[in-house]
Amino acid sequence: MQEQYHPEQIEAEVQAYWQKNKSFKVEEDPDKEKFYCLSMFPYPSGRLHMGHVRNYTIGDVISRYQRMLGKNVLQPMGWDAFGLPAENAAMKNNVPPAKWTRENIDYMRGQLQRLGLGYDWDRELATCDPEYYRWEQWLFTRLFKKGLVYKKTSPVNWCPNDMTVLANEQVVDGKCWRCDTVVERKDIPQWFMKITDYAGELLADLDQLDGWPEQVKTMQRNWIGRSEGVEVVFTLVDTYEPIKVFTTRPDTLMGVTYLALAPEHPLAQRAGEQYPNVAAFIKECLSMGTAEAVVETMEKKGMDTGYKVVHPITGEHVPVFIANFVLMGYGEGAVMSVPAHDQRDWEFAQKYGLPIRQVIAPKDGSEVNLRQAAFVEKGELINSGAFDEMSSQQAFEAIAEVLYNKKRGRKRTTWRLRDWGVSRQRYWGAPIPIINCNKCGEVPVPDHDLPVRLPEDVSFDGIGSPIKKLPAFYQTTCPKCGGKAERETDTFDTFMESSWYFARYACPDNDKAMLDERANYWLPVDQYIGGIEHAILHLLYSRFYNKLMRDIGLVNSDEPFNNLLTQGMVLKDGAKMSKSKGNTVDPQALIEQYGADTARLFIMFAAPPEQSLEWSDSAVEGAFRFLRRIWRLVYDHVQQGPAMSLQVTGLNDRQKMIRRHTHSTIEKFSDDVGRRFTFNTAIASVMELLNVLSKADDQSEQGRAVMQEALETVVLLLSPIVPHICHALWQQLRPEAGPVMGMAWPQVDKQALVRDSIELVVQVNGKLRGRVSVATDADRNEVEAAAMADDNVKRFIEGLAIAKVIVVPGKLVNIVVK
RNA sequence: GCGAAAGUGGCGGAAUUGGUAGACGCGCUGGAUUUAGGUUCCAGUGGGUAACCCCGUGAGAGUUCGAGUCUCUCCUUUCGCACCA
Repeated sequence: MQEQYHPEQIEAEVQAYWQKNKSFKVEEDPDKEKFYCLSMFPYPSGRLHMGHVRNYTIGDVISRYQRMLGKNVLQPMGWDAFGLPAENAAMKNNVPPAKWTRENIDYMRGQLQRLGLGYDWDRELATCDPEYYRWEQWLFTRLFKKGLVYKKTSPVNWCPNDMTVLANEQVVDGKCWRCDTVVERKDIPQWFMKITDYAGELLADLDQLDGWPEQVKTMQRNWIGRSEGVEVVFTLVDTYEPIKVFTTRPDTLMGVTYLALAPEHPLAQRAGEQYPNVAAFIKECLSMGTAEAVVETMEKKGMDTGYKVVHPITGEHVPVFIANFVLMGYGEGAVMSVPAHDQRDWEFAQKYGLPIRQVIAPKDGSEVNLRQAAFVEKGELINSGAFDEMSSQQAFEAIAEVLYNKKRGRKRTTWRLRDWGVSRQRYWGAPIPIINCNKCGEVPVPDHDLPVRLPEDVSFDGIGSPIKKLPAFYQTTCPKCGGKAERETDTFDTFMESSWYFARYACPDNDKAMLDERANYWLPVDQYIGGIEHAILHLLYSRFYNKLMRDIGLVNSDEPFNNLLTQGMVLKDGAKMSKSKGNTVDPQALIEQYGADTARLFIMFAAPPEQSLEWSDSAVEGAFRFLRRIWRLVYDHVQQGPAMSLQVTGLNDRQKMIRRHTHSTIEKFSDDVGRRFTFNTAIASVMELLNVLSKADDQSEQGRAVMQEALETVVLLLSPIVPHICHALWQQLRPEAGPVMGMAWPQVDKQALVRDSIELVVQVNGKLRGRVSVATDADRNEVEAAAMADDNVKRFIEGLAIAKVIVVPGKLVNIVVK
């Protein structure tokens, strides 16, 4: 054994060993309990960043731990390979997106291997491979036939100068990121998936996801946003044309003083045709991106259309405004406004001098000051004619009933969730497998013509998608009538690929079907790990896709991910590491300097996985120092020759103490890694054990046997986290036993944990005043007596009446005095 | 704007079920070894105080024998908001 720890040498040898033996290749084995551990696959941006290192180390630690528990562990890896950055890189470097992407994949694969991550590389997939995306095209044509996809117009960010569609990311302060032109909202026809058909199930099934963080489930619930309300029909004065609105507060209907329309609403458009100032206002409203965060934070503006509508109950005429914050995609694109009881309506009314009419009063009879703010809580109705004195709840029902009887409304459940727009006007994505025929309309590409391959050898000038200018791609014949027809040239949203990759890993080699029986062996994923930023979109779309695949008979499970671990960001100087901020730390440099084990250890020790992690160069140094200490301790031990076998009955107190530490560390470490995922505290417990072992200095036969057991334990426990050094150390400690990754997880010897006495804390009135040692089996009276007998405690209770004594077994005694 | 979280020494963090605040690591201080520097080892390290003790978990209130942990109000920061992935 070498005296010094040389990570670069050890890591190269161990990784070569894993590769040669295909140590992480797995197959279905019905006799073994399976464990599918999945980390979110990366976008191949060029190089790994620290967020990847963190994500994949967590996944690898869990996988290796589960393998040592005897499970049949699948841990795959692949590439989320379509997306916008490849197009940007193509323009910048004049290289086709396909070439750029594949070169990145090759480089990053090497980086992952250098980190010692135990993937079954035989299952690797890249979403830009036609053999992958053909199945998503296939599924789309099935859903087309089932009526779960449809086309409608929907707004995009449009740069009128570049004549191109922009992603939200490419809109900066309402302007195009390249040419600074003010961005417009423009309606174009796009494909949608009917995720709203599954809204109810997506909501209800969250309740069965016990292994998901509560916070993520809450965010999804709010995103889906089921709400019970009433659809109310107002009618235009004179023409009686219906204008529908949806409200969750029908109890405030009698307080409506105006209606607000989205700028795209047909009635708004009509007003625009009549009045130039309205037209100008609509144009102003549309000079803005589509991002909701922008729409909701900008200054609220409105414009009177001149139209009036009839209130469905009072018959009163109320004005109709256009408002820049009302979204056409929501509900009916029109809302009824009750300034007295909705804060946004209140502010709008203040600004435009609209009446504020109170119709709800607090139940406790207190006064409401509507000059300061709206009263938004529920209460009791006033100024509401026949509904006066009803509670908000009673009025909800009563008003809904009156509206229903007058055919002016009905109760309705609405969802905040909108259908999923999957069309992108971009090149680097999976082609949408639809053919447009003048005679037959939209025709799905037949199975035998799949995949619709994306031409990869294209020149990319950045002005629109190359395939939109490539007749060889879009000119085709109609599968139905055989006449001339054109292919859809839009591509899929990249969320389409990332919504089912977890299933394809089970059978990536199947060229006859999307999935096969192997998917049902491995699914659902037992542990999914990825960034918290994916808490809503990616995870919701994947849940949706799983249900689509289930309903088409491809998988059995209702949900794709049984347990979810959402990992926090990696920060430096308090900010997210990013190129634009210039605060990145390159994992490659870290690995080259200290080795993969140090990188892994640091990142697992620095913070619990769900929290954000602050980068620290000196803490990396500390992690490296710790590994060197272990190496040194094992070296010193091994140099003395083989240890004798352990005789647990004849140990002295000091040897017993060390064994107790060893086994309590096994207990804590297993719980921290297996249940809590607090790898930082698990590592800390081994550091504590190592501190004890460093001071041991017992060269007796049994002393060395106790040390042998302790060092074996340290190596076994740490092996999922720092697998290379542990592989090497295990060879030294137990040369005959075979590689450490094949060992069983260490077991706690409960006998080793037993102790004769324990220390209790004594408080007087909740303040720490002393510590006493009592027998482990001491009863309450003995504990109380020992506490009272403590000298310092006596000082604080002397001459005072003891009101009561609280004894928390094994922990503390609190003496309450007056 | 809406939704979800987080706030503890000089720093990263620990305290798992309401029960010893600061485990473990970094940094710092002193010492030993070696010495060119580093490495390694030992001791100390929340603030105040000579000590006994007192104070202390973003701010303020509350519940409790006991609150970092529970409740309320407020402040700050982070994530998401449907075309970044």
